[in-house]
Amino acid sequence: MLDMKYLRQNPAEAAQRLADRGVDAGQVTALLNADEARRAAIQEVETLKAQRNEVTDKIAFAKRNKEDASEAIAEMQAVGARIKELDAKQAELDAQVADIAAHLPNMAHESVPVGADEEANVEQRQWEPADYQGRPAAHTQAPAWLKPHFEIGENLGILDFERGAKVSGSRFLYYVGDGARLERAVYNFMLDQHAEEGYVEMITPIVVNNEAMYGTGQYPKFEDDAYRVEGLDQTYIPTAEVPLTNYYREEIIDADKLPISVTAISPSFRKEAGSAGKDTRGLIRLHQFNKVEMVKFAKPEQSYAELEKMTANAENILQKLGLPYHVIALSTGDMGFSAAKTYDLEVWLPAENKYREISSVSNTESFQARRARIQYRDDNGKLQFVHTLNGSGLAVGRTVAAILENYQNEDGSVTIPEVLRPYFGKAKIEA
RNA sequence: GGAGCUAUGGCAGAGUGGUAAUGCAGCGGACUCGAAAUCCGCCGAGCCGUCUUAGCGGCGGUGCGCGGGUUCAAAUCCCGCUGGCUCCUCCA
Repeated sequence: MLDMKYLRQNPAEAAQRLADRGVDAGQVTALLNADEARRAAIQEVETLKAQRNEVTDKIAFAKRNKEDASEAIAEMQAVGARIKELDAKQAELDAQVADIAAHLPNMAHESVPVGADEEANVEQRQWEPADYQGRPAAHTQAPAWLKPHFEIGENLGILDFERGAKVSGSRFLYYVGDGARLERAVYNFMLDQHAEEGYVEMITPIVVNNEAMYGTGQYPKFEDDAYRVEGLDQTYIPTAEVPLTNYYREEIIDADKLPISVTAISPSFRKEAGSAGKDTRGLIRLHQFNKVEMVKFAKPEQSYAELEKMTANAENILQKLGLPYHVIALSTGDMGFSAAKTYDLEVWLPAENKYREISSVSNTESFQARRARIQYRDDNGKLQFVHTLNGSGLAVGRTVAAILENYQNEDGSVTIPEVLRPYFGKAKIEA
């Protein structure tokens, strides 16, 4: 949710900043017009209400003195009826303003590259492990024996997509044996890392109510991609960002506790509406996948430093796993709905010979906090909206895919990265 | 699934139709070497609108879990819903 006062006072600037996010200027005009009509209606009805309050006081006074007040009462009956009409009209205008506003995305931070799509994204840095441990190096011509992760997984009997499709549908799978163990090793490693970095681990509900989905910005605009529970005011989460961020919904957080960092592993459910035909094989695009999520609540003056820290926390996982990656700053046109600034981490998948997104780290500033009403008291005791941040740390399935591809050997076996061995129990997966 | 109770500020808590008490906490002061205790004072309700501003503030509206209704007037009466607690039933 954007700050209505800012929009009113800086309509041209706001329209430009939203145009950078792909919003048609007509929407801003429509919002401001609706807002003006709403305020006019408020003034009209409030004048009448003030009059009613005044007369009502007189009636109360007259009754106490046993005087006759029937004339004033009759007059107020008519005023009351008129107030009821105007209240209804105002409620309609309120809903109109709220509806338009709820569909407007956040505005980008000034440091975000302006552009229409991913072409305008800007690479920040690349990282590769110094020691390849005999693995195929990133950016080099892949040897002929190199296989995509889903073939490796099927050959080793650790990923079963066919039975996933049989039992659930396309884009579902079973992890079997060492595959299941590897998935579990990866997210346990991630959670332990984040715990060391000061994140408080949580196990959250994975079904949330619609108010929560609205709070983080998934609703009302992106309902089509969500798994709703039939007949109930509930949805299977598309990311643990939703329950983690909504933890403090409608609360005032003690300022001394900020910044607060939390993390959780959870399954994430996405219908992937509009992705038909894309990434149909493997672990890249599923209807259900595990993800370790990081969320922070910060004061406005802290939030961009925390964004850099959170990005470093996600990078740390990839570095410890020895997976090549790069960091890109998303352009205004490529960022998600709620974000003011986003860094994507993309991991190197040698079989595809390209980088694929494995983490997205965003500062939403006060956009989500305004929707979810998460506040703190500043030094003057005034209520302020916190800034909320979220980032994957990391998508677990995609990490498993990256490990299988980057650590595969010519004989079809896969070496387990050193840091995972305490969790996995052995050094290699073999047929 | 059934029954009863319940929801008021950061917290506790009064208020059964006519201006939402009070206490704790918080802030300032006195006392003290300092602190605690005590005493005095202040502040303390979110949201919307508007004026003045640009440090604040004034005025109006609304606001007592949420949504409706009755009434000149609702925290208070009526209806519906949600959350919490207790009991019954069931259950990993």
